[in-house]
Amino acid sequence: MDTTIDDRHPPAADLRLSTVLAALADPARLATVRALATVGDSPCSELHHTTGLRISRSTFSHHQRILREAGIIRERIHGAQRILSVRRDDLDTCFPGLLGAILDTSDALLGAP
Amino acid sequence: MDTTIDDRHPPAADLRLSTVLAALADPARLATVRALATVGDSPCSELHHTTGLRISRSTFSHHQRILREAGIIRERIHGAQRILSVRRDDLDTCFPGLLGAILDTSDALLGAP
DNA sequence: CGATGACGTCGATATCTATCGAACACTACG
DNA sequence: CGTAGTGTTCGATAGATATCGACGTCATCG
Repeated sequence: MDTTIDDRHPPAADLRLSTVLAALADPARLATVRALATVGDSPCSELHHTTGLRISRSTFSHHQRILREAGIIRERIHGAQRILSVRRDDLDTCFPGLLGAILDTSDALLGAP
Repeated sequence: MDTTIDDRHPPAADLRLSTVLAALADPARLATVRALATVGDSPCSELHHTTGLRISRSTFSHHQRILREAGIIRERIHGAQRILSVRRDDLDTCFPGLLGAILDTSDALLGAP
């Protein structure tokens, strides 16, 4: 019963490096993507908790939108909740090695917590 | 007779991923770094011309500062001018594969011109 | 149906950032 | 010494962005 809303997800061909980097530049979003990448799939609220970020739900939703519009994460509707995942394949196709380099970086070198 | 001003350059140990990504997220700075990487070394004014960016010298100087403070470029004083170069070694040490992924991306996928 | 839980959107706000021109500092050269 | 070239810094400004709480929407569960 899962649904994907493609309207809100840019096709792989439309991904732009500047946009992706801008999305990943924010510490909260960087932490979110890294957490999501290690977990695999996760509903919003669970991910919000996993990251341990002390930001409101609306702010988290805002970051989530930035990441989605940049083409970094995908949203899948499952009942009342949305399952998030990293668009590894598309990212690796457009920017080979980029995601890997970002995920391989040690926590100590991330930035402001 | 070249001089390096270390005060203004963060040591490799202080580089942070968020900061580096934020610095590279701006299309003008991204183009600057890519141009500099292909050229090797270049004085400011020459690089400013190479990139073809239609921004003022003061704005270019601003971007240059952001890149330097992020640890991405190095400045070396040579007479009246400053020679810029990419800190490949330090970047590769801290964030293996990151710079390569960014330089390997095709021009069409960069972002706003 | 009514309540609850999960999210998104809106409007407001405070901060950051990109941009510019003018003014300044320094080197080189005559 | 004066002029030209190179680059930075300052002050101002317009636009972006991160943040929040309140409200609306949709699904689920009783």
